[in-house]
Amino acid sequence: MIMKMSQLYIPTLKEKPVEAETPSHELMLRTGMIRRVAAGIYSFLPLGYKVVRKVEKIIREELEKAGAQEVHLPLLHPAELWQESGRWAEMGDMMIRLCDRKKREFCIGPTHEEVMTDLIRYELKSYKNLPQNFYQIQTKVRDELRPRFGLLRSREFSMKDAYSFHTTWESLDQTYQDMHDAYCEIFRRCGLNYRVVEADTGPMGGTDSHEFMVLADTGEDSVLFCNLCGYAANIEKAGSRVEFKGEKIDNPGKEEIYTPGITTIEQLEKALELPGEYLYKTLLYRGESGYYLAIVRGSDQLNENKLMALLGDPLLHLAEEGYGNLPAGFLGPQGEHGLKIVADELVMNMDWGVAGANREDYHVKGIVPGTDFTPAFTGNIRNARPGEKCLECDGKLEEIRGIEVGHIFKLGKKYSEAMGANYLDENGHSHPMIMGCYGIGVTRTVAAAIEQNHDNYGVKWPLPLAPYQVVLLTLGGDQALKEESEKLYQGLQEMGVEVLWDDRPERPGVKFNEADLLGIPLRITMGKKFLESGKLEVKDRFHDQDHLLGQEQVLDWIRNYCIKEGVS
RNA sequence: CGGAGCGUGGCGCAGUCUGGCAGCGCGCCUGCUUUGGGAGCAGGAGGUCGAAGGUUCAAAUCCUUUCGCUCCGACCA
Repeated sequence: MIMKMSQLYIPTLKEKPVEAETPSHELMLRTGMIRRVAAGIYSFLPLGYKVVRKVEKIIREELEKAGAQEVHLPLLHPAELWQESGRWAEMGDMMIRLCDRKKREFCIGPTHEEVMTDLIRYELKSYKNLPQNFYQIQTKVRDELRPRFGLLRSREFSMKDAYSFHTTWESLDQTYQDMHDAYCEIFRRCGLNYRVVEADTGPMGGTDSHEFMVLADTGEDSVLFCNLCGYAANIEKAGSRVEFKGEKIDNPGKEEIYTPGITTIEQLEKALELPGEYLYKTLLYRGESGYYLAIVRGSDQLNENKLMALLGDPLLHLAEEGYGNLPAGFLGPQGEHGLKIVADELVMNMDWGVAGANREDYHVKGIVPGTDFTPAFTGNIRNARPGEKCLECDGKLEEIRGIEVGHIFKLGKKYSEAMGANYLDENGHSHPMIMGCYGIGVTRTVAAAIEQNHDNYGVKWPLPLAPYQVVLLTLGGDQALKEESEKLYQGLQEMGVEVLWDDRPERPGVKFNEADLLGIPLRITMGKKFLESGKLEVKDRFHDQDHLLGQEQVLDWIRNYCIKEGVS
């Protein structure tokens, strides 16, 4: 294998590309790992692809250990499969659709539940063949609303997805736990600082779900975790206990107030000098099952995922078109509007509050929950916030940022029922299979690793993911140096170490800076000082430590280092 | 989808208001010098100025259309 820099194509950039917003995006472009082809679509160059393969290798090893079998499903899916599961409509614009020459409709797979379920429903018919767990590493295409941050949110990306099929919930629980453990081992072996959190199942459907978050300040996800008991959940899912701390305000009685042009909670708080806890935030939603008025306290944020889960309606969205004569910006739960009301549980604890009067430019004071309106549904439909109390213990919730690199779900029978994936039990009776699904964003993991491990000079690869373990810098054109470098280069290769030899006739400054930028964990320098002293400088870029070693020690030292860092 | 902005050599940008030889820095090629933290000098290659149409003696620049890209928002009514 070529590992001489003079022959490799590693086009580094001195300047920061304008498009780069986050460290991983900037550094992947600058180190010549990736290049942008279109919005949210990237090519991998040799250096970048080496890292991708490292992640894939770790994933394959751990999943095979956990008993999963590798398959490869198609990129292009016929529309019928998605119509069968109902997701042809649910997916909306997220899915890229196209027609073949016969005008038959297809989509490019954003995920593979349908195709996987389709595959096994014809093949797996007996309880004797279950459970089974299949995985693949595949390119997914999702037409993101706004691709950004390079590989952290791209439209085309590599994902490992796995699907398991069971006869019992206990069997699913077992595989779910095995996958959970395999994921922990995968991210540990990648050298990443991660956390497992409870998660919302979102549009995938199902019951239990956990996300694997790589911790990084630039992460797009917020995690709430308890400082006492270790409870951790995505903010989309997290529950909390809330104690009312504000001043009690007496109910002023029912009274209409003139509030011209005041359509936001923020404006209303100012105009009335009332805290958000005394305001009703009333939102009009439309879904498959009709229109709803969703109510949360003015101080809270509605969580659409929780709302959809509560109503069992996955297609809910804000009804911007309005409803009847109800004036947007002045909605309230009270009165005869004929809409079903969904109230957050904290709303029901309010003594009274101000709501829109359901007529332009007016609000009403003194609206009492349970008296002036009766919700058809109540539940937790608000976002929990840091500082609130843990549901499990007396601890307080704190917020950290994370990047979602893995997600596991207990799907249940959603797809098997919709698509008729049934098996026959001991008595010859037919039942839908119980399913689980398990994803890891491969390319996102690469980006997340950089997001978590970098400094002002460049990337700092954890050894297991590093494209090369060692970079050897030969400074100057001295013949003896070249020969010694060649010997060391050969020696390292024979030992199985991936060594990048910077044998280019570049100036030392260029080599040092590029070595720092590329972030290879160990840097060996062979220059003037070596000729004078016979000692080699080994810099540990990851831990930022320098070592001066005798020529004969180097190979052993590196072997031990690799073992210590989990690479053999 | 709403708002804002940007498309000029591989990358970063100036030039556009006020029409008149297409420029600068980095990178790239050649030569000489230099060689322990992104070198110096000299010479050179590389552009249908996003695309189409129009105005004009003359368009990167003005007008029209269109495509692409980036940022903010798109659930707090």
